[in-house]
Amino acid sequence: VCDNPLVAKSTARTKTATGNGSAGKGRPSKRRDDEVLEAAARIFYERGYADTSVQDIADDLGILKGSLYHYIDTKEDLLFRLLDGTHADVHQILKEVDAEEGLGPLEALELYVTRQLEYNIDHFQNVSVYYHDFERLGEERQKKILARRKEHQRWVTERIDEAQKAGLAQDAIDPAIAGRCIFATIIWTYRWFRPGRDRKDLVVESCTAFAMRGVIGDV
Amino acid sequence: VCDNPLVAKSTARTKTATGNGSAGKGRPSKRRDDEVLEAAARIFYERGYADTSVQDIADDLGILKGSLYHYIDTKEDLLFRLLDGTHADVHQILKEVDAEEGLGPLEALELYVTRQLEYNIDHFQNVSVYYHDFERLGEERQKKILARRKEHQRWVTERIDEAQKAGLAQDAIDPAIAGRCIFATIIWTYRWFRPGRDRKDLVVESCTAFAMRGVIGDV
Amino acid sequence: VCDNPLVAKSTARTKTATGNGSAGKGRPSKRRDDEVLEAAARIFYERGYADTSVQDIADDLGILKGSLYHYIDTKEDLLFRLLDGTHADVHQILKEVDAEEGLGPLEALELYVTRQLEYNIDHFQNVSVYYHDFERLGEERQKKILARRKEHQRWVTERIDEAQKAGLAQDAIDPAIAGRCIFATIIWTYRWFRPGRDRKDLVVESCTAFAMRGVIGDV
Amino acid sequence: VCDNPLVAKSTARTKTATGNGSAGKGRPSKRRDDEVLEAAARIFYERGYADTSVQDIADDLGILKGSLYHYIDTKEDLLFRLLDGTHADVHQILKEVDAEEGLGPLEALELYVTRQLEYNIDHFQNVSVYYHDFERLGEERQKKILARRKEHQRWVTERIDEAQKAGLAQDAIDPAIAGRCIFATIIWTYRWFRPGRDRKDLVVESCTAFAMRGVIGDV
DNA sequence: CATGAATGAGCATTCATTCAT
DNA sequence: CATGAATGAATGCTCATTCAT
Repeated sequence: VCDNPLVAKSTARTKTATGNGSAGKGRPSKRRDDEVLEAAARIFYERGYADTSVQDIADDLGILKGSLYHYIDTKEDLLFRLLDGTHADVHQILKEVDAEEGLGPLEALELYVTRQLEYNIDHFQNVSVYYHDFERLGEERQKKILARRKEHQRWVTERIDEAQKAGLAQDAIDPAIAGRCIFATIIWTYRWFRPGRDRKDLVVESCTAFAMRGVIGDV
Repeated sequence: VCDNPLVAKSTARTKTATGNGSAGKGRPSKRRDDEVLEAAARIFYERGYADTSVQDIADDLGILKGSLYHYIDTKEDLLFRLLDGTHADVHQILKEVDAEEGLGPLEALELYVTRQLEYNIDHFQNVSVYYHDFERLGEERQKKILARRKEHQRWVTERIDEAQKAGLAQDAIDPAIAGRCIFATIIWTYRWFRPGRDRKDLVVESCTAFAMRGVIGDV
Repeated sequence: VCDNPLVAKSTARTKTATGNGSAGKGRPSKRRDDEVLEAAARIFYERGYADTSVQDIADDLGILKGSLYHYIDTKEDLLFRLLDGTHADVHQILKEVDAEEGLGPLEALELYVTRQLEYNIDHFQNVSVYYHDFERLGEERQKKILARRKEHQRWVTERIDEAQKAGLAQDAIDPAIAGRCIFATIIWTYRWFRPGRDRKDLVVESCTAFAMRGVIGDV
Repeated sequence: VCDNPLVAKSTARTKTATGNGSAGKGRPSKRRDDEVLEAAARIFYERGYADTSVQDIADDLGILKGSLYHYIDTKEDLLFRLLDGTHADVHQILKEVDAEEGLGPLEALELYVTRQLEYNIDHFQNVSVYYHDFERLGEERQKKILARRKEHQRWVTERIDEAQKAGLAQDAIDPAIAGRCIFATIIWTYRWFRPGRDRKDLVVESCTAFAMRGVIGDV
């Protein structure tokens, strides 16, 4: 259904999401900084945020607990950078699909679903942390991310609504509920997809088809 | 589509599913014991298992932390009883649907989906804890539950397979993947359903339809 | 000059200065609670607040660091209870002197100075902590105490002013500055008085005389 | 009473009072070295020695923590240089007053008090650190300073004693105690004098008068 | 049954100090 | 001279769990 690699590049982020405000701490090289983030992602995925100690991460990096604080401000900070990065990626996909011209509502939706599935599967560890430990963030930071989450919900709902009004999709289902089901199909992959056992292209295609059928119905 | 109240009764569990291991502790009255479990469910849902202290639960019950240990052995024990109870309920649904006679594969599947959706929506707090904090259980206990989880996967996959072979469902999709998508649709409700905002019957019906369409396709 | 033991009793305080709000912590017996406060006072005096670890206090009490948290909420909390208690005592003296009837401004002032000197000498450890570590309190708590500190300044200044206007004291000195010098004379004792080496009654009498002469001058 | 600017010059010190112990460290330019000391004085005054981190001082200087160690050996070292410098100044005053010829005991005392008051007011930040954080020095260094402190006590006590024996001061008060009260009057200014609110010359004159009256009495 | 004092291990975080580059 | 990464020990605090009364 879809092969153009819009998403592939979007992995380049993590930017300066930190804010980097603190004086006299001379942010370390991006290289090492990313290694830290990577290690955290892996370990948070394996043990969960709450059950991961700063020690665990330091151990994994082969440095002392105290040394880790050269790269992070707090443990929560690390989580935020992770989730914020993941969210930025996911948001990027929405932007790119939305910018694509000449697509009908169903085509746009299908492209969106495909891309998100690909991303989720490629980064299921990050996605897992995203959905498991989002609540461990402080309120402020949760809101910051939640705001952007709603954009996705709105965008998908609108595409379904358009399609229904254009007679392209059966209209017995509430577009908002259909949207929720689509997200379910996309997101849930992080709980069951296992590289090696499951083939990515097959899963992406099958899940996209499942979701689209659920929306379109027998028009 | 479905009105028979098979599920309603199944809330009565929590029994002695635990095995009630501890020697000579003179289990307290079932009444109070259930109150403890209920409080734990609510607070685990709100704060997450790892971020909930035994103190929090004791506070909620209006007793002292030390006193709580009359009702529980360990904190993990509490979690297990909770998850085990939830799982027993869910399993009960599978049993009941499977026992229903005279149903074709798609009819059985639809009944199953509907029942599970109803249960999930009625007990979304328990379900939430189930999916968030399952990993906090010790390995032994995880396996105990996981085994039964696979039964569900198998049963659903088999129904889809049957339907495909009988020409009742389009067969372009791998039954196992379709099964995953169905579970996604069912389970994910715990992340978005909010009583008050969403109407249960509408959601159950819509999600069931979404899932079934995804399986059946345009045969 | 002054012998009535108004002050002696005022050591009974520490009341419920804590607020004692937290649920389910069942404040421990006043007995032990006071022992904790006493130990803290002694050690804060010896090492200073910042250089005293919670461990130090626990060691002194013969319990574990963690156990100490049965009696305190935070380390700062302990400091506050100490300072607040000391302040309450000192304030009590002002109240009592102020309530004394039939005293001229100089008599009242002299009584006040004497009482404060007695208190400072009897509790020079607490007073020392009060003046050394006051700034370690959070802003809120500092203000709470500072407000009452000004009352003393005002009261003393007013007595001097009255005396000057009545021709009982030379009026070349600004009452506010004279007040500061009186406080200096009173408070500084905590830095040099050592029981054993110095005799309390002699010191109280001498310092009172010194301060009063400084105010009255050669009228 | 006193106008000769004996003290004014004495601010130039900090010399190599330290002994400059460290081997082969090639002391940096006096300029920069003094800036470091100044910054430390200010920050120690604001936050207290214990609550000031080496980082804080480095930040203030606009260099990195590690770089600061080009100018200091240890944090305590910095404190010592500060206190030692202040103490050298104060000692200088004693020397100068003592060298003044043709002064009676009371005149000498009055000159001393005036000078000390002027110094304390001009350098109340240093004085504040001196009295707050002296105890943070190691034992050796404390003794080194304490020895010279006693010289002041002795000198003042002797002047009072002389005056009493010469009938210039009432002799009901123990000269040692009177001396303590004089120090109280001088030193305490660092706790209340605020430039802007208080006028230096007025304060110096008033406090000197207060102290002298306390000693002389109504002879 | 309930209390509340105590345990002991663990955790996030800070910080003075060192040193290779 | 300056950097910045790393050290290692300490600190305040939390918490599941136990147990004598």
